[in-house]
Amino acid sequence: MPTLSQENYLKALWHLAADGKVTLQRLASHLGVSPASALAMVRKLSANKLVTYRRTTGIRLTAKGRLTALQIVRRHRLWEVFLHDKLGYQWDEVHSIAEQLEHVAPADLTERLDAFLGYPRFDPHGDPIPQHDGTLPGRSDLVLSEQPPAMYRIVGLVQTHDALLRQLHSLNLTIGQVVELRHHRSFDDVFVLRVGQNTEHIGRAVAERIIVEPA
Amino acid sequence: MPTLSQENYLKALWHLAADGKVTLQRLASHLGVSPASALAMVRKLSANKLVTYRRTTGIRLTAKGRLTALQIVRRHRLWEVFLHDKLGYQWDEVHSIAEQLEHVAPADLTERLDAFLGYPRFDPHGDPIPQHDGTLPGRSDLVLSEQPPAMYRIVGLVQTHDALLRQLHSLNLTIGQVVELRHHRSFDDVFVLRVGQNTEHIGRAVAERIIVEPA
DNA sequence: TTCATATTTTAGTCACGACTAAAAAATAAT
DNA sequence: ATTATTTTTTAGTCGTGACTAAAATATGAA
Repeated sequence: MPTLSQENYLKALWHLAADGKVTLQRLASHLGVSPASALAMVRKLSANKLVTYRRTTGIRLTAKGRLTALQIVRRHRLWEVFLHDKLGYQWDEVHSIAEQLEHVAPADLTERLDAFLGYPRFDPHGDPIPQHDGTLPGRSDLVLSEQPPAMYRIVGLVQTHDALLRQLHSLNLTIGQVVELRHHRSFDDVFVLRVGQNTEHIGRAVAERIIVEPA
Repeated sequence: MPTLSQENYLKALWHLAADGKVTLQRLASHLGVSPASALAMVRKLSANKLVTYRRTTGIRLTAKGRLTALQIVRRHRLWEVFLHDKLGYQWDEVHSIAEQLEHVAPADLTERLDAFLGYPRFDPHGDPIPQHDGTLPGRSDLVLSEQPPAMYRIVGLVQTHDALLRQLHSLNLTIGQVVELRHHRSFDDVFVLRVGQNTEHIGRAVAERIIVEPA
């Protein structure tokens, strides 16, 4: 388990890796820290197999390091959603508070929070929330209500509130579930789903909140 | 602003003060720390005017220290309510997680959380949640549904969920509001309230969640 | 009171994560 | 190619909050 400081470094490294080689300088100035301090920490992270560092390649996250970083970003963005959606903060106020909360990480807290928030896929800034498995939702993901009849896997539930979430749960419409989509013969805002043995009918408002990929 | 460690000491001191003189030994063993470490920290707290320490009296919180400690306990217990009521943790699981969250304290986060949770007065263990002004709710507080007709001030809303909270808010039934209670002439689980110019009717289930004091 | 025990206090260390200043190495410019 | 500049690295410090071991002070029992 990385320390609090190590987590901040990993998160910074993940962000910086998006545009190019990560030098000590970049890392240090991003964190407002001296290059000497950055080097010391990079060595610790390296000893923990979270990063590799060679002068030529710069600092690179290992698979393990990237996974860890993604979980921190995930927690950060989920807390941002909480602060915005539940506590009514403005989108520009949530970042600094989430920065504190993101380091709280007992066992299943993140997953419970995710469920409580209705499996949001984007934070209040519109940035994608890394999923449990380390994948990032793309803006190109498919909304169930817009798909032709076929087999789909549910990969996300958007802006779901408690009541709807319970409803979906009772219909077995949960993340990971594979469903067969058909359209209703008469009503174009009723969607017919085969879920395992059962056939369920849901409305457009609900179908718009279910994100799928072809299965 | 006390450091994270200082906050833990203050909280421990507040808890320990409940039963008698607080010696270095008690403090140290409560925190799992050596007496020498405890002394060092007590000196820092003393320099910050948060505690006084004389061999004879033991360690005592100053008014400032007590206020600070109460705010930490407040945050702790509010987070416990969140974890229990919103994330579905069992009452015995919340303590250790809240221990992490209690140190996150930007400006109005605590107050927003309090409002979001419906101004709970007791945590999942049944312990009172210190109020913003540092007072502790007593178990002797009055439940509106059990009171005779008279004027009352609303001092708490118990175990309120979102929907109910919105309802109460729309009726102006918020903390601090003064209302005149009357009983319905025919139905004994309907309560009639004069709130300012308006007369409102609420059911027993709602009235049971409104805590009052005579006004 | 005097000795034994418990508590408090000092003194010196350690790990962590930061710092500065200067040395070493790599890169760029003339 | 040699110099100048930037980047990396070393070396030594500092503050925080912990530690141990031993000294000083209280407290309790005979």
